[in-house]
Amino acid sequence: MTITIYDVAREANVSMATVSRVVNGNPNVKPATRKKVLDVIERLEYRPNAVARGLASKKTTTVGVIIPDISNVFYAELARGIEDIATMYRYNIILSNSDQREDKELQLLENMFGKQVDGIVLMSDRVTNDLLHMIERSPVPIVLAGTIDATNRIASVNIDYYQAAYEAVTRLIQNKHQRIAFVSGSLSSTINRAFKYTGYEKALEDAGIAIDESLVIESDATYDEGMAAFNHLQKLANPPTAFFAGNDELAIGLIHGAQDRGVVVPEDIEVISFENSKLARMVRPTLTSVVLPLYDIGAVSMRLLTKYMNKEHIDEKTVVLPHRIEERQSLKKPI
Amino acid sequence: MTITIYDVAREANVSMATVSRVVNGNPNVKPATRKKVLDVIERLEYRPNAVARGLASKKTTTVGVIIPDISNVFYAELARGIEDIATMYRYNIILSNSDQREDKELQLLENMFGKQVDGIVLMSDRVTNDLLHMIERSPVPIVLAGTIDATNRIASVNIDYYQAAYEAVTRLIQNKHQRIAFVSGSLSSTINRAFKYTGYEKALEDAGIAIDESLVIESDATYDEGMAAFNHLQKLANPPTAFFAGNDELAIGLIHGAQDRGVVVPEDIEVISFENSKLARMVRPTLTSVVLPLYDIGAVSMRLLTKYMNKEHIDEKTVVLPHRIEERQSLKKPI
DNA sequence: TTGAAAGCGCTAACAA
DNA sequence: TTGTTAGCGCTTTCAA
Repeated sequence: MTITIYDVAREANVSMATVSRVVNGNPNVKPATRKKVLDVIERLEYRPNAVARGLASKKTTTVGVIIPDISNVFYAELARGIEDIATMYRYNIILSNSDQREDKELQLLENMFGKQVDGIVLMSDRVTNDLLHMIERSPVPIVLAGTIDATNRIASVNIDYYQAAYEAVTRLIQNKHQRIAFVSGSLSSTINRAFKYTGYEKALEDAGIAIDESLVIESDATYDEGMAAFNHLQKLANPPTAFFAGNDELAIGLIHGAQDRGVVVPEDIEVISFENSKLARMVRPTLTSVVLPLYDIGAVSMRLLTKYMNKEHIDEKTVVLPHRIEERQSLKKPI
Repeated sequence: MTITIYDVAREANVSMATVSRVVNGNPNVKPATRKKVLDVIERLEYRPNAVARGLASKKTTTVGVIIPDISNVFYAELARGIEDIATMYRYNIILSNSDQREDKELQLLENMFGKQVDGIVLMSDRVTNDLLHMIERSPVPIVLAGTIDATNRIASVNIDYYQAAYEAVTRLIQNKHQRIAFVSGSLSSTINRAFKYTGYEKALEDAGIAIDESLVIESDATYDEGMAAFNHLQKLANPPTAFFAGNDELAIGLIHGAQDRGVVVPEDIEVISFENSKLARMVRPTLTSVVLPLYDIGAVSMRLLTKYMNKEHIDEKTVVLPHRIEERQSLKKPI
């Protein structure tokens, strides 16, 4: 039924080895022979079977991608970066959602090992010991994208979240704020807890501002929780005048929460976000935000993975991409 | 190096066939034997090689997903629906972006055939003849998700876009509007041209309102183009008082375009969208919108595909999901 | 430059 | 209930 390399060999009066050579671009084939084989391939509409090839060569030209949730713009942007570079290097991608659950991450890894992927890009809020252990025992290279491994043992691509948070909060302090809230996503996320929160604290400390734990809100990082956080903070005896939001949705929730109560941004309160998705321009006022280069993190992760898969020399297994702050309207110009 | 079914067989003193049986849950194995094998599998950390299995069984338990752009929330939501059901049926997904380019769609299909996927879910704005031809010659079942095949020959999952558009525009007419603009995405998209636009026209016609082509704007369906469309339409001698937007981004662009010019929604103009992504609630005013059940379209497509792959009986190869209008603030209550 | 042949790790008759 | 054996379609030595 299906055309195999044998059929082509027979029709072209050559051995299957020769057909294999022309299919794989091996130069050791006489041009005339090559042409003859190519003609038969076209006539028979022969299509190499990647599964058989994978079994024989032990390479599937497929990489696994484990992502918390592809329907989340944040990760979708990362995934696109990964996919583009994968395509460029002729890899296909097996994409699976983990929903941030460690048990699923573990099971997904196991599943991908079984599928004989050539490498894996993993995104996770928290690299647990079990996960770390499994990654270290992986039969194929694994790169962490936008994901922190506190032990620094696994290859990864990130920005300096700590420094970025520090700068964001400092920018708020520059505008003379003393009461600065941090409305964060889950603090069980390493990036949020160990970097953004720490950067926030350090910036306040360096400015001689006392930390007030009541100004730190942990949330699900959604729009609704942003609104709820604003309402909650507004009821404080001494409410904040500036907000450092963990992501764009939270920031927009904060702004709409304020607007619904007649509080004007940036006149009455100021907001800085941490993401800069395309949502940042789709609110009024537009969001000043730390620029998280998600696409690039994905792309660079995949590029790094190709180096591991090709056993190329790796300069740095932990790459830190640059970040910056995009000034828009939710923050007044520096005074 | 790697543990194979042979190693397990040897260690357990059984034949590889028996190991294969226990791995595949074949009931024809004596419990004692099964246990013995299972123990060895655990001790050796044996992991079945899916590639070898795929070659021998001609089933890879992976399905291909061709999507225009995973970083677009619209498609990401669809993809999530597909992935969830795929996981439920123990399939993995190979995800590729086509960027709506026919040449890439064709090439991606070819690539997936080569990878021996068991089935494919395809999303595309426009099913060209070449694409249709390739789908019909596919060695594996293909289901279209949120994608129209005008010939109705290919299995697909959609809503009734024509009817939905008709209802949306009728809703605008109900609020006494006579000058109704349609700000659409690309009209080379079958859904936009043959259904939404047609529904728009029919609604106007049924209400005795003359079609004014200057009120129909074709765009890239982005936020910026929504704003640009508003500005353009506002300059007309007789500008529209109501807008039917092709998607949420366009609707938000329209609203912000209006607000930037001091035009108030819904007092001065009214807007209805067609998507109802989570963005719909993240604007002020919130968007009244036709609800496009993207997740469900993805999920149902994948479910339908499993039926084809299992050669189950198919009731309807063309499924049409229900839709409705979610009333929010960008439209006044019916008069 | 080409061919022969031995796997790759597994499934699936078929036989026992 | 278990084992034997022939592939699945290809890559990759090794020889010629």
